[in-house]
Amino acid sequence: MEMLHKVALVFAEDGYHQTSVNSLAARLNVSKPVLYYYAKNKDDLLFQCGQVAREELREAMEDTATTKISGMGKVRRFFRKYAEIMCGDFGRCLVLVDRNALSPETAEHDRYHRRRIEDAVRDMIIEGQADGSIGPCDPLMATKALFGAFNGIPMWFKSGRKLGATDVAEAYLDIFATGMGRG
Amino acid sequence: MEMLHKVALVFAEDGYHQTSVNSLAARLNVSKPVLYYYAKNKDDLLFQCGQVAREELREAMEDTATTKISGMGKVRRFFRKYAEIMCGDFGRCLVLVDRNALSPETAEHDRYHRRRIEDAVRDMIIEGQADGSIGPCDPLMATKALFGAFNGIPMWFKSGRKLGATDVAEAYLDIFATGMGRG
DNA sequence: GCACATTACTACCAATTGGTAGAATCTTTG
DNA sequence: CAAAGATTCTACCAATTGGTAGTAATGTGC
Repeated sequence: MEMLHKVALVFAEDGYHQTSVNSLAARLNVSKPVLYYYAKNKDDLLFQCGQVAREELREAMEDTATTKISGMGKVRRFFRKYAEIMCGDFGRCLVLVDRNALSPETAEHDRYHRRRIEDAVRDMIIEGQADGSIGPCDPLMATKALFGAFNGIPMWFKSGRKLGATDVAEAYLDIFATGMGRG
Repeated sequence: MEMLHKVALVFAEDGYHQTSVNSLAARLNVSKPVLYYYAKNKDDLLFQCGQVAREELREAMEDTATTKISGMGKVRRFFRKYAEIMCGDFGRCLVLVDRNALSPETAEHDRYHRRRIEDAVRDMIIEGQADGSIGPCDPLMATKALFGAFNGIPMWFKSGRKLGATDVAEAYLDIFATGMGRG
């Protein structure tokens, strides 16, 4: 396992603030300056972990956008991947880690990508309403609700159980698609 | 505004870790030992803020449980209150603040109450399935999805806009109730 | 006005934190 | 092999952190 992956694992497990650079170095069996050789500061370490996840997300987003399926199909396809990514070590860094922990610049970068991906999903919903696969609902609210629900998964989900991240995603999507009202 | 309320405000705004006891005292215009007069340590300060929110939640839960309405009605009623509480200063401390920040004992206390309230909601859903107000769906998954979505609200919601917390809750609940699939 | 508890302050501390200087390796390339 | 770059080490530091000792002010009941 590469170093950054281990870093992500520790951050996701113990939390960014609970992990001192000293203890982090110790758990990776390297000395502290090694970390500062690859990252300019502690912030940057977290940022780089997030960056991997952001890249994965961008890929999932583009893959979804270029697939010729209904709006609803896109939403389903995207969030299935989203759940998998966010339950990974790098993805967890993006969710579980305190958002005000970032420096102003990296926080801006973070907001930008979050915005971009949220907009993409909102567009999928609007597209779905146009092609008839999605009924009338506020696209913004639906987007926020979806991300909220899916971002919550890493909080309780532990991999290695009978239920995989994809199973959870599927269950969530069924609820979002057909609702839980009397069917 | 009482002191604890101000503490909650600062924690919710800046984050627990970003707020040093020094700066906290400064923002409240008191000296540091004053804080340690009312709380045994920094942890306890956060815990007390959360405790206020937990009390509000308990109240909302009991009010909902004793009201004679359908299971779906209970879910709606509860989460409307939930959104309001979680968007308040004390509620934000419960959501926005890093969960691994707590000491082992307080973390246990936190988990216990979270569990209790989640179980209550799951029971509401099961009740709804029995009385016909809720259709077939995995009650656990529905519960997790609901809490995830609603816990996400304080992340982006800022009070004082045209949209109130209750409006958001209503929009979310509509989506959860009837789904966003082609209607 | 006096005893008493409550509430608040100034001044200080030990420990940890993120971060660095500078030397030592190990790897690659001529 | 020798020079150069990449990689890692030991040892150290300034600053901040959470937390405390001891004391002064403030209110309250008699």
